[in-house]
Amino acid sequence: MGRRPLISDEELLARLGRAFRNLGYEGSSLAKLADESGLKKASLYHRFPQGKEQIAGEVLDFACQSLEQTVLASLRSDDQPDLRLRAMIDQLRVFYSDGNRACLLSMLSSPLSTADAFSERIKKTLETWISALEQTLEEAGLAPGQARQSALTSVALIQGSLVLARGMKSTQPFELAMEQLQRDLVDEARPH
Amino acid sequence: MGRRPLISDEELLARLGRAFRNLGYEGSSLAKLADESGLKKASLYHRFPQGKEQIAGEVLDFACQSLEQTVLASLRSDDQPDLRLRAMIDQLRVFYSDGNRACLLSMLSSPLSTADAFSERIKKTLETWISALEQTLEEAGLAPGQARQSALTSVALIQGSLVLARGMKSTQPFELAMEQLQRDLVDEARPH
DNA sequence: GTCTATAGGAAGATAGAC
DNA sequence: GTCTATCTTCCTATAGAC
Repeated sequence: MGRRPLISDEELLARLGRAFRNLGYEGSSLAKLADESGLKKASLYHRFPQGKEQIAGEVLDFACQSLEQTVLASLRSDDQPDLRLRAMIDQLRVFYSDGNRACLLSMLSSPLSTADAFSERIKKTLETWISALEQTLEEAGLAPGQARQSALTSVALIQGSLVLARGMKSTQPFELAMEQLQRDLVDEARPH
Repeated sequence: MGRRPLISDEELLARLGRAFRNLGYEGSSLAKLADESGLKKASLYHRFPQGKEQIAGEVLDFACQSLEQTVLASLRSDDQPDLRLRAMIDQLRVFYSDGNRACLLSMLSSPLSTADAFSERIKKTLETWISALEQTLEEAGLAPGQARQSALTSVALIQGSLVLARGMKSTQPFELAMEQLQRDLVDEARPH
């Protein structure tokens, strides 16, 4: 009896993530999610009984976990701070496919004045990211307040470069942002 | 006979803009647009015969025009470069309501790989913004390549700070970004 | 586990009264 | 110009065969 899934959970979440990154939550209809995943709508409901909201929730969890294990992990190694920052930038290029991929954290965000099922996870992941970066910058010798400020604007620069890439139909904003981070973070952190 | 509109075009576009900024294109159903504007669906179709796409298009045009006349206009005055940059930052706080408002240019963007009816207008406005900023930075004495790079990453920082404000449910990222711009742009541009 | 078929409702859009 | 009522299409979700 054919009970084994035709596609693994990870591959499925990766494909569904493509839809949410490109179309957002409202734009990702079950029909499009089915097309993107290769499964039919009813099959998606079998694997995600609570429907679209569960799909988006698990896709988001998967993406956050992936960010943790690549981008954030590079900040937590036992290398020198400047090398960890350099590693984060390398991981960012992979994670956002050189600027071709939008960020799920941004695409699933709700207005500032409201809160939905994803708000908490998004907020927590962004704060974790900023804190990990802040910690690295402090170890590199920045003053605490300065480290926090620099971490926050660095993550803002990354997110904004992805917004510009989308809006300007070019990966150049992302590329320039990565170079800017290299100069502002790594070169500052390098022991001299 | 009651032919005069109950609400002016500008007020109408402003209210409809709220919906698109908060909910995006797909999330802004005609029902929600009607609620937000105070008109009924059929009335919206009377004033925008081509429907939702026309509404979003005119809302976008109105927002771009508003950006031009406030934020971009401040960059084009005949003041000193450092004063023009300071003025832009002041205008940004108003335009984005101290970080409480998302940017329509970002909310109506389609994936990098695709292009829709709004793509051209969004791309053009972002490029106009970056060019105006670049021009001001050159007048302040930056090398041409440096000015372009700095203009692009500055706009990315602004957009990203709005993304973070949304995601972290706080206007602090926007506030810090404005302070960062003050330091990186204005203080650099000030004649010494 | 996956599928076809379909229920039930919300979406975009229109007709016609006032 | 604005409204109520309605049409059609698309959406989320479910039932039941294989």
